[in-house]
This record gives sequence, C-alpha cells and structure tokens, in this order.
Amino acid sequence: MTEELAKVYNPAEVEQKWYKYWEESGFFKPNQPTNKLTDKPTFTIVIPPPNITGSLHMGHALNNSIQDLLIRYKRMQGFQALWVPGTDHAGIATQNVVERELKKEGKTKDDLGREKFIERIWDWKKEYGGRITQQLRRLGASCDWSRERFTMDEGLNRAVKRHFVQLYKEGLIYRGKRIINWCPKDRTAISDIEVTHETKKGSLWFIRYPGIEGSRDQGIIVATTRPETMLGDTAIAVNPKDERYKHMWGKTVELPLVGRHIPIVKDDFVEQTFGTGAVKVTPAHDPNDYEIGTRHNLPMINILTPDGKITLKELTEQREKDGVAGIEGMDRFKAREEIVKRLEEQGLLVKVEDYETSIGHCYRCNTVIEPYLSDQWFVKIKPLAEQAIAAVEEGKIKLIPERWNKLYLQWMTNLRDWCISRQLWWGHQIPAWYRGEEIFVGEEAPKGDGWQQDPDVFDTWFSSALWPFSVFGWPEETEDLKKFYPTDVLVTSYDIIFFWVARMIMAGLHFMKDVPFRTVYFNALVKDIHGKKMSKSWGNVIDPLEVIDKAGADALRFTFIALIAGQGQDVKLSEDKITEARNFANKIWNVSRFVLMGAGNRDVQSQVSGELELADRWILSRLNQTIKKVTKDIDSYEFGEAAKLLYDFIWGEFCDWYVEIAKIRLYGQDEKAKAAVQNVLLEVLEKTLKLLHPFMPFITEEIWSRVAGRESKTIMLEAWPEADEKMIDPAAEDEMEHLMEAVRAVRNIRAEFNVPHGSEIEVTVVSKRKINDRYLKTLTKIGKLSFVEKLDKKPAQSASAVASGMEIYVALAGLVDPEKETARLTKEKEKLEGELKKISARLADGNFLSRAKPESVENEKVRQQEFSTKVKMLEERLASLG
RNA sequence: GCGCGCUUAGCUCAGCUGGUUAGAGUACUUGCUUGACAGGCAAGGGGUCACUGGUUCGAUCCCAGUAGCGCGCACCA
Repeated sequence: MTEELAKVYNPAEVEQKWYKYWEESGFFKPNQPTNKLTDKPTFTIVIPPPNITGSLHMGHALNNSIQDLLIRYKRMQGFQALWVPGTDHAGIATQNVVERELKKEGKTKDDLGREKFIERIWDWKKEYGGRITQQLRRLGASCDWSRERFTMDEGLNRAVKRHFVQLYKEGLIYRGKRIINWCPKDRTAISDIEVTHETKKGSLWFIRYPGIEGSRDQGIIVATTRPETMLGDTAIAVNPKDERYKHMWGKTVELPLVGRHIPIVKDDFVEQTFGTGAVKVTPAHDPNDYEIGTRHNLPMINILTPDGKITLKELTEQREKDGVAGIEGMDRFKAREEIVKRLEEQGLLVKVEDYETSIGHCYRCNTVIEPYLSDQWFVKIKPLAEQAIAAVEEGKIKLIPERWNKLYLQWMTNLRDWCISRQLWWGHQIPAWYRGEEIFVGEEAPKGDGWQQDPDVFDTWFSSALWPFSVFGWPEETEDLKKFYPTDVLVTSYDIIFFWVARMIMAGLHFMKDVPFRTVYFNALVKDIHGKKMSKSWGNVIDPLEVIDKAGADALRFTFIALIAGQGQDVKLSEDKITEARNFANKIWNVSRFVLMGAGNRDVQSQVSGELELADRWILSRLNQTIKKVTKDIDSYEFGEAAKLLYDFIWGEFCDWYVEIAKIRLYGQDEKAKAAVQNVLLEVLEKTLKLLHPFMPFITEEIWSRVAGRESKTIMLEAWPEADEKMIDPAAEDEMEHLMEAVRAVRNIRAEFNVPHGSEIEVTVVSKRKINDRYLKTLTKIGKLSFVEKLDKKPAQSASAVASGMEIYVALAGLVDPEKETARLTKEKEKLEGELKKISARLADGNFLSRAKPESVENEKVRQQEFSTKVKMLEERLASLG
C-alpha cells in the first residue's frame, strides 16, 4: 500500500473495474478457486428470470441483492456456489412492445405475418434483451454468466415440448371448449390468476322478460349487472324451492328486444333472496351460466368478437337480428348503454339500483376481462397439486417467512385447471397438430400431409415452471443437472407464489421426482416512503441505476438488506435511507484509510501478537461475537439483523471506541506497543471486510486490494471468518463497559457546563474498582486525573456524576452554579429512585421470589444494590452542595 | 364474506423463545476547522409500545376481542 486513499469513497471509480475483473477471472463459476471440479458440497440458486422487456427496477435490485448475498456467503464458506442467470421471453409483454414499435411505423403484426413478426421480435431481443443482464452486473450480481439461459432457447424449447407431450400422454392435459378469461385488448385467453378483481360501483338493472308462453302476461323480472349480454340469453333460471315462480316452471318467456323465446329452468345455483330470485342465463358469457347451460342443455350463443364488440353472427333468426339492429359492431360498454336505453323506451326496465360488484381485470393491461367460450388447452391440476402440497406440509420445502405456508396450501387445495394456451405469436408454439377431426401431439411434427399445427403458444409460466431443471439441460441427463438439482434456495417476491413458485414445485416433483429447491425465501415488495407502489404514472419511482451511479451499488444493496429486517410485506424506500447506507460505506472507507495509514506497512497476513491490552481484548471479543452472530443470522435468513450487527460493530464499536484508543499507542513512542495495536487494527479490518463482502462486494474488494498481500487475488474467494471462542472475553467487555460509562459521564459534564474542547480538566474518580486511566484521560481530555477509594470531603467547585460503582468529580472553578447543579443531580436522583422503587416492590413480592426464575431474582438484587448505591452517592453529593 | 400482515420517538424502522432505565437512523437543540471521516465527532430533548380484556409473580412481547391502515382470495346474477 503506497498510494493514499481519497478522503471520500467514490464508488463510480471502482465498481465497474472490479466487476469486469471478477467476471473475466471466472470467479463466478462454481468450481473456485482451483477451477477443478471438486467434491465440495454445492450451493445453487436459479435466478427468477426477469423479462427481456424489463429494465432493472427496485424489485429486481432487492431480490438480486439477497441472492448475491447468499451466493457470495456460501462461496466464501467453501461451497461450490452456482447462481444461474437468465431471462424470460414474457409472451404478452414482449409481443406488445414490438407491436407498439410497429405501430410507430404504421404497421400491424398482421401486415408482417407470423413468421416475419417473430423474426422482428428476435431482432428486438438481440438489440435490447441483454440490457437487464448488464444492469444486474452493475448491481454486483455474481452469476455464472457462462450458464445464462433464455426461456426460448432451443434447449428450453425442447424441455417445454417434453413437458407438454408427457403430461398429455399421462392424461394430465386436455383440450376443450370452456369458459375462460379473455382479454379483449390482448386478444388472448389468460389464466385465472392473471385476473385481478376490483370492487367497483356499478348498477343492478331490473329487466322485465314478458309474455309467458307467448301470452301478454307481465312475465318475470330478472336482475343483472350486465344487460348487454342478454342478446345471448338462452334461459331464465329460478330456484326449484322458490314457490313464487312455480307457475312458470318449464314455460317460456320472450327475450326483450331480441324476441327469442327462452325457457324458465330450475337450478339450485339461484339464490332466492338475491334480486328477484330469477337469473338471466347467458351460457357463453358467464362461468356460472355456462354451468347452468350445461346442466340444462341450453344453447350457447356467443355475442362478442375477440376484441369485445357485439356480434350477431350466432343469432339464428333474421327477426332476432332485426330486433337489435344497430347494435352489431358496437363496443361492449357502449352496447350496454344502448340496450338499457332501448329497454327503458319499451318500458321493460323496471328499476336500477346502485350496486357494488367485483370486476375482473387483466393483470397486465388492466382491461376488463370477458368470460369467453373458446377452445383451449388445460392442465389437469389436482394430481400434480397433491404432491406439491405434501412437499410443503412435510417440510421438504421450507417457506420463509413461514406464514406463506398457509396461503400456499390454501391456494393449492382450491386449484382449478390451468388454461395454458395463449392466442399469441411470441412464445413456444403448442406441439399439437390437427387434420380434420384428428389430433396429434408430439415433440416432432407428424408425418403425412394435411396436418396443421395449433397456432397458439403456451402461457409463459408453463415454460418457467421448468426453470430449475431446464436451465441445466433437462430433458438431457447432463452433468450439471445431476450436480446442481435440486437447487438450494429460491429467492423471489411473494406476488408470484402462485404464478411461479407453486408451478415449479409441481413440475419439479413430477418430472424430476424431487423438489426444485429446499427453501423459498420470499422477499418483500419495494414501495415508496409512503407505502405506495412505485409506478411511472405516480412519479414516485426511484431508478436503481441512478442510485448506483450516485451512491454506489453497495449503498443500494446495503439499504435493502438493512431494511428487510422485519420481514414485513413491504419495504419503504427513500433517498434518505440510501444516503444513510452511502454514509456507512464512507465510514468503512475512512476507517480503512486510518488503518492503512497507520498500519499499512505491516505484514500482510496480520497475526495478533504481542501484548494485548484491555481495548484489544475487548474489540477482539466483540469481533468474534459479531462473527458468530452474523453467521448465525445469515444462516437463519435474518439478513437485516446481520446487516445491523455489522453496522453497529463497525461504527459504534470499532470506529467510535477502538480506533480512538488505538491512537494512543499508534502515535506513541513505544514501538512494541505500536506493532501490537497495528496487528489488532489489521486483524479487525480484514475480518470485518470479509464479513461485509456479501453485503457490499465492491468497496470491500477495493479496500482488500490495498490491504491484502499479493497472493490473495480477491476477497470474494477468501474464507468466511470463523469465530474463535477463545477470543470471547466477558471480563474485558465488562471492564470496557465500565470505562465507557465513566467517559460518557465526564463528557456529559463537559457538554453541560460548556467546557471548551481545548481546555484540559481536572478529574477525581472515587472508586474501589480500577479503571484504565490512560483511556479515560485521552477520551475525555483530562489534564490531571486522580483516583481515590474514598473521599472524606466532597470537592467544592466541582460538577459530579455517578456511574456504576464510582463517583466522578470534575473541577470547574467558577463554572458551577450550586443551584443548577442541585437541580441537575436531583433530576438524576429522582429518575433512579423511580426505578429503584419498582425493583424493591418486585423483591418484596413473595410471588415473585417464589415463582420467578432464580437468576431473575438474583439479577434484581444486583440491580437494587447498584441503584441504591448510586442514589446514596447522589444524596451525599446533594447534601454537600447544601 | 374468508384469510394474512401492520399499528413502538415528528418520520422510517429494530426489539427473533416474557424480566436491564424500550433502542437505531433521521429530523430537532447545543458545542466542536479533535492529524480516518463535516457523507464527520460529542452531548441532549423526545415514547402511558393503537385500544380493551385475559394468561402470568411479571406483558411492547403470549391469547382473545375492537378500531384504523395495507394486501391476498372469493362464481352469487
């Protein structure tokens, strides 16, 4: 170390340099440091693949900070640590992005045709798809990029085909005409969980369906939230127990406007108490009505086009079409208004009530979804779910925090079949072919002429479900697959527990006969400081890359990890928090600067040797306690706690106390003592840097490169520190506590009486216990310090304080106002007396004495002793003041 | 409707098997050009731990209920 460190740490100068060095040196590969395969245990994480369309947001930053923390930690512990990176092809999202691009050129995807359009997307992917992986590098993510995968890679395509074909052969996949959720904007089916429900204010329209059996009877009144679907009504349903409608059972009424005659059927589904107890039945546009329709063999009339406009194509009679002339081609919401208007004109709208109803929206584009009848592929989920439930119940997979178990199990037991076909072009095309009535399902196209492949593609999650093994080459039995499956931990945010986690578990158990990961750590969601979701339209987004530019990746990472301590559902991020972490980085930088300036010429592999004095024994004890606790906390996924511990140790103990005490010897004349303290400084710094490395990889590497010897290529492959029990020294810790108390007391007096910092004071300590006078003198700038065991006469013109087992007098000629001093000490005394009263009451309570743990009782007695001594000292002092 | 989470200093949060004078950062007040650091140092003020019961010798902590906030799930038109 020759070059002097700058006063302020500048992350921008060093971060990218180190990342490049690490990556080019191959340090991210699992077979470090020898580059040979070993028998050391593996530790594997597969990344939740970000969408290729995405750019790094705070959610990614948090999620990947945690993964990197774990991977770096395990790597240092000697595991063959592998973190597999990759990206997801994100069907709808990607297709939308490229479609938007085309739109700017005045074209649509249909102008290009399927093949050209897909080519266009691949071009786009080549250009922009790598953006997010570059951004992950900025964060410091130590992924093995040589194993990077994309969910549309050839290999992964093979895996998806195998997935589908095998499940089909096992009878777990079927095709059928069902009511699915249709997004009229994206014009594709989506699965149940891709629908988000929002409660919205709407209306409940009461409509009269007149003319029983063609008569002029007043008929029946139904209540509906969706009058426009009446064009597709094929029945009215009433509850079989509902006597009110008994006379109408089996008869027909006339569908208003349309003029079709539809039957009144009996069905248990209908609640007598809701509305009028009569329901219009539109089997093609409502899941319940579909069920009713199936039970009663009703016709199913589709009245909507794929983009949500009214079509009359399926109305059979011309007069029906005439009845609703002008509505064809109208948007569904416009049509609703129009139909209500017409009903009103004909006097068939009985009343309108305000009504709150929950409406499904596309989770991606927020369009109101339509229940829609169409041919789709489904996965029969029950048999797969059973094993997946068992795996979590039996603890083969541990969810952290544990509370997610309940949600997972609840959801898994209520699963409905999964619609996996999407009417998109971008994705894995379904390997099914049709020829007339024939269907062929296979990994390769069938032989023979006239076969047409299904134009649909799979739900993106159908391929990401395979991620933990498809990345290793499945269905090939590769070396990697054998070595790294099952993976160890999955780190993901809880909002995709169903989309992804559950499905990986099902797929892993089914195809690999083993869990895909042993632990799932759910990280929180990142919100703004008010707890609001970050979104561009709110304008409350903090861009992680800007933060990295300004404050450094380490600061961002540390912010997250320190913030997640409580494992709540959200973390609230703010610029202030980031500044705090940046300041911490700067503190680390500066204490390192101090150590290097004062001890940088010492031998590289520092050995703690020579005379260890109190502060040395204390800081080494604290260091080893910290090693122990930090290790334990990371092992139990208490990352926030571990971060806090390091923060407190470095700032609150090493910097605030040890460094100050170290200066005595460092700047002194005794060369032997100087060498001793230099060794301790280096020892603490080195171990601390190692502990800190998984949290803050860049700054620790930068400093390490200036501390460590030539034989150490990188801190990231150094061994994780192990606590040395021998160094844990309760006596030293106790003695230091004692000293600190005295120091604080003197400093307090200095501040209270405005004694200028430059002026040396005269202090008398009354104590039976030894205290390190050198430390006390230096830390409080005492000119003359005397110790006495007992004081006969209290010094006049002094301010005083009590600490455990001691009285402290600071001579302040002319500065002490007896009245003020009396007030100050009285306040202190009252505080202590209050506490003493509580303790005494406890000790006077027979129940406490007999039932509390003996050590609690003992503890209270000690405290009582301490407090009463202090109070007594204060009383004496107050008396002497008059 | 069912389920989950949260409620501790002005603000953001710790407090992980019940017992120290309930902590940190920030903000605030005061004093410091202290030979690592003003992105810093020192000192200080600030909390009936949401509310009500219960369990216990003892509750911020465990249990029940209430309220407020947030989030999931749910086919009742």
